[in-house]
Amino acid sequence: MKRLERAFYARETLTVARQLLGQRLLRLLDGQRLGGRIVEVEAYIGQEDRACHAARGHTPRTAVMFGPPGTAYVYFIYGLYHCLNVVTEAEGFPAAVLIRALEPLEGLPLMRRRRPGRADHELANGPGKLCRALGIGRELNGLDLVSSDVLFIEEDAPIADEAVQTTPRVGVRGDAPALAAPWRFLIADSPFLSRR
DNA sequence: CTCTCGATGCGCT
DNA sequence: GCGCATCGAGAGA
Repeated sequence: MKRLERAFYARETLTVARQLLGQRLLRLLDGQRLGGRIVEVEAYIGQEDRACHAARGHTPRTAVMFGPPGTAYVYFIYGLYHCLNVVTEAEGFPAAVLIRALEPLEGLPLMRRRRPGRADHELANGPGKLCRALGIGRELNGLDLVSSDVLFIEEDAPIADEAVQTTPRVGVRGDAPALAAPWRFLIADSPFLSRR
């Protein structure tokens, strides 16, 4: 399948988030292809968005969000988990899309081994879980998804507007317009979402 | 099924 | 020190 190119990521973050639904995230691990269909994402957009890590400016941690579109932004959270984002918009504007859930399609046996005791629909139905299932850690932070053979996104069947639902972002609250905005995108009838 | 709560590292105040 | 873009175990219904 064809890989998503830089121009795909170099657009408005809400457009990229919406269009990422249905695309196939892939990780090459131990010579195997692991991954699946993206079924849930969230947009984090610029310094005005107080939930965006880059809201407080350019720091060592947020540097990659200011970098070129198509870059992986991986961060460590709660002392235990990693979350994977894709950097969007023009270089210099800090924004990204968080990948929140996958429908596992490739490399199921290895993913099951990495997530013992979990049913298939729980292998990657959360941002921390999918990183665990695919073996994504901070060593992949700053990786270029457009040129990497280790982590990349391939084009798959587009999702119709009728199947897409939006909600406020998980774990984000507040009265500011950006905080209340429906910037979580999901495939409504998917059994692989992080929450119903 | 739902809810509550603790684990745990690190970036920033 | 504090607070996380989280998860899973355990309790109750």
